[in-house]
Parts: sequence; C-alpha cells; structure tokens
Amino acid sequence: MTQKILSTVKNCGTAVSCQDCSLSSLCLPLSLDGQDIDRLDAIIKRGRPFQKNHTIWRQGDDFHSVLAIRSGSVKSFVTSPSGEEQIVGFHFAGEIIGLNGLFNKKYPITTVALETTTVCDIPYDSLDALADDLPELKDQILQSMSQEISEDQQMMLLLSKKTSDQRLATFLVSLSERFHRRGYSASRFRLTMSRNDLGNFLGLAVETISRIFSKFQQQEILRFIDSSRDIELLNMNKLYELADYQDSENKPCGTRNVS
Amino acid sequence: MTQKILSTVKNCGTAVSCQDCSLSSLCLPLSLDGQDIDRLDAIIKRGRPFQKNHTIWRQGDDFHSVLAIRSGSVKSFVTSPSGEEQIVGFHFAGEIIGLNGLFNKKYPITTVALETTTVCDIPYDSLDALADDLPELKDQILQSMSQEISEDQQMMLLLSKKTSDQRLATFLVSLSERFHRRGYSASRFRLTMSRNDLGNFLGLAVETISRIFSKFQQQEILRFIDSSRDIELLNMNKLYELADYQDSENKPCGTRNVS
DNA sequence: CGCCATCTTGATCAGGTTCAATAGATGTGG
DNA sequence: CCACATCTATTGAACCTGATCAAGATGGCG
Repeated sequence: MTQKILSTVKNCGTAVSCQDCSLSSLCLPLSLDGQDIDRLDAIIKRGRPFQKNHTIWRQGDDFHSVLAIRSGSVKSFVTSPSGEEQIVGFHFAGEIIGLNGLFNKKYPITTVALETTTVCDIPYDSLDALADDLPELKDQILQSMSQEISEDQQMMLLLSKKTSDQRLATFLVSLSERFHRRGYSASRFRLTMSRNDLGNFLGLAVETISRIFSKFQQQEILRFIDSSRDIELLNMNKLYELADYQDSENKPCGTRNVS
Repeated sequence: MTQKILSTVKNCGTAVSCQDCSLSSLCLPLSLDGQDIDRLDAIIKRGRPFQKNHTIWRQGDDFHSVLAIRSGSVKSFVTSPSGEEQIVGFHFAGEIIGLNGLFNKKYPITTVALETTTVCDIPYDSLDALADDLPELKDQILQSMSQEISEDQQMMLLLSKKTSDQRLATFLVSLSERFHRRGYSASRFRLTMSRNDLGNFLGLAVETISRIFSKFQQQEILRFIDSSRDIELLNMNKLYELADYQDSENKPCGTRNVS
C-alpha cells in the first residue's frame, strides 16, 4: 500500500478551472451544479506563490478575500494588546482560510506562510454577490464556521486540562487524521511548523516540545527521518490512547504499520 | 448615577410579544421590519423556567431549538471521551444559545442552568424555514458565530499564555463589559457560577481562584458584598492593566467609583 | 437546627518554565 | 563548493507557579 505523502502535492497550475482542479472536492465541498461551479470559477484569481514567512494578512486588515490553499501551509495567530501571540490554527492544502473575516469586514487574525504556498483567491465582492444568490454557499460557510467553533473548544479543553504529553499526542493524531482524510499518509508527513510554533500553539515551551519528541522516540512511538521535520508515527494506538481524542471512533485503520 | 443591577432582571412575562419584549434589542439584533418580527414572534415558544442545575441539552443531542435567555444564566461545556469536562462559556439574559448546533443537527456542547432560568424557545424547523426566506437572519447568525470564534480564540490565548491573576482579571473585565453593554452596572454584579466552574473555565484549581480573590480583596481591587457571589469591582484600572484585554479602548468610563 | 455543599487557607509537591550551553541545520557570499 | 553566520533544535540544571492534599470555615437549605 503506497500512499502519496504530503510533499508530493503540486500546484495544479494557474490556468486550470475549479472543475478540473484536483482539490475541488476538498476545497469548497459545495453541492453546486456545473453552472454554479463555473460562476465560482470565473471569480477566482490565481496569484503567484507566497514565500515562506510572508504575511498573507494581518489582524485588523480590511477583509478582501477568502483563500483556498492549493499547496503549502500557513499558521494563523491572534495578538494581544501587549503583543503576545497565540497561534490558533495551522492550515494545509485543500483548506479554506479567511472566512471569519467576512462579517466584520476585518481579518480577526494574522496569517503567515510556513513555506512556499500557492492559493486560489476568492475576492469578497464577488463572493458576497454569489452567496446572496446561492443559499447552499452560505450554508457551507456556516458549516465550516460551526466546525471551527467546535475545534477551538476542543483546543480550550486541551489547553486547560491536558498534560504536555497528551497535548503533543493530540496534535499528532489530529494532523494524521487531517492528512488521511485528504488522501495522504496518516503515519508519515512533514511538520512544516517550527518547534517554536508548535509550543506556542500547544501552550508549551519549545524545550518541552523537544523533550517530549525525544521521549516519544525513545518509546518508539514515533521517529524522525532525515530531519527534525519529517515524522513517522510508529505506534498510533499509543498516540490515540494518550490523546483521549474526540474522533477516535473514526481513526484510520491499519495505521500501525506504515506504508 | 444609579444603574439597575443584574438581579433586577425579571422575566418579561409569558404572553409578551418579541416586539414588546424588553430584550428585543439585545436578543436578536435583527434588522427585521415589523412584519418579519411578527413572523419570528409567531414561532417562538415560551416555556416554564428551568431549575438550577437542569440540563437544557446534552452534547450529542439532536438539535431542536435555539434559545434566547430571558432571565438567569447557564454554563456550556464540552466533554472529552474520557469524561473530562471543559466549560467553554457562560451565558446571561439577552444572549442566544444553541446556534452552533444548527448545522450538524446535533448540539456540540452540554448546557446547564446555573440558577432558575427562563428562555424563549425558537424551534428549529420554523427557524430554518424563516432563515431561508430572510438572508439577514442568516447573516445575523453568521455574525454571531464569527464573534464566537474570536472569543474562543481569545480564550485560547488566555489559557495558553496568561498567569492565574491575569486570567481572573480578564474574566472579571469581560463580564463587566458584557453587563455594561446590556445596561447593567459594570462594577457590581452577581457571579452565578461556583468557584469550581470558574476554575474549570479558566484552567485553574478551585483553590487558586479562592486565593486570587483573597489577594485581590487585600489589594482593594474588589470586594464581596454579603456573600462570596456578589462582587464589586473597586479598581477597574488595575483590573484592565492586569487583564491585557482586547477591548480596553472601549472600556466603560467612570467605572472606578461605584454607583 | 443541623447537614452537606461550597469556599477558604495552609503545607507540600510536581510539571513545566527558564536559563544556559551545545549541537545541528540552513542559507549566503566569496 | 566550502566557510562562516544565523537560526533552530536538543539537552541539562535550577527554579517557580499553580496543583494537590488536608483541614477548617462559611453558608444555604431541608
């Protein structure tokens, strides 16, 4: 069983239509018929890639677009008045970002590319007009925001109640499932964020992240391949056990032995 | 300057219409004209009060209604597979609960009354039908969900980065502003949740909450009147300073000296 | 009035942070 | 292409905030 791994994702080209895009079924999983997709297709702009560390938008910026990530990954964070930053999410190819800026007309978070990242740009004006005509589109947006709320609340539980081991295990399991759902390997992928970002997200110091990775390697729960960013999960059962994870019923089968 | 305090809120009666309800401007701040309000009014059910500790709905229950709280207060929490509970929000008179159950058709959280609580019940079927006709209603729902996301992300920052003192200060400042916005005193109100609930919400042990309240009293930042639930904030500036609060620009003026 | 919940306070403990030093990776220009 | 500079990751040791355990105090409610 050979599964493609994340690094094989390629920008599907700048001239391709939504209908033909390999991400279409993930990107906006709309129940739109052909004609509606064409309309969406017509308003989407495909820009040039963002470089690593490029700020895509800043907290407080006027809302202008929703983006579908075609390849690469980003982090999003809120900044407190005193300048402290809290990463509130990572996003990967096939995911939509910027939706919750729609209704205040301002982006509530800052979003930065973790690596070279290509996106489809869905400008606000056109989206708004389209959404007025298509109730299904609004429903999709609502669905997606509803899911975001649930995820954020799971995150509150993690930050409030879980130990450092449990936090990292939860994170890995959740990444694994996200990749699996999109057709990538559930057990082997690249961590595109730094240890610092990881610690920030999970409410832990960098050093703690490092120590837990070392411990997990020693316990043969996981290992790194070539670099500290390419990870292979060796004992999914143990990870799930540690994580006390919400969706453990849906865990991908046969993930114990790899590729 | 005498402001009504929270305990003076009364159920506005079971026969009153939305239009005449004293909460109408808070409850659903819809830009609905008279006719639309009448339609909403027609579908709202006004049931009898929930007793303290009554479970209004449980995580995973089929979605049936959105509720507008007319008087009283509730807590909402998520439960992890292993049974750990994390309170993700408190809600008071004039607030709407249950919206994010709408699109999975299941309530994603459990909601329990903190005291005797009366609500307006807006049944799902009717709401759904109404929302299809009224794009503004959907926009209101989106707006409200968008705000929830931002609040949850502020909460992530709090749980991940703030000290125990800062957490409690942030909580008090945020409660104060919520009450102020609804016309109640910003400096004196009742904490309807237990120290346990507070600790759970803020990611701290009960004992820690107790100790910080004691410390804050000693520093004359606040005091309790008659009981450990009736609080008066004496030094709002100090609280804001501790809290590093998002909306400190909007803080109510003249809240330093009380009533 | 008395019981059980909730709240407070004290003493000890521990998980995770901080500080510090080293090792490894990445990138740049000569 | 290698040498140097910089950024990122790992590991160790000391420390500290908040948790836990334990014992009273308060108070709401039958």
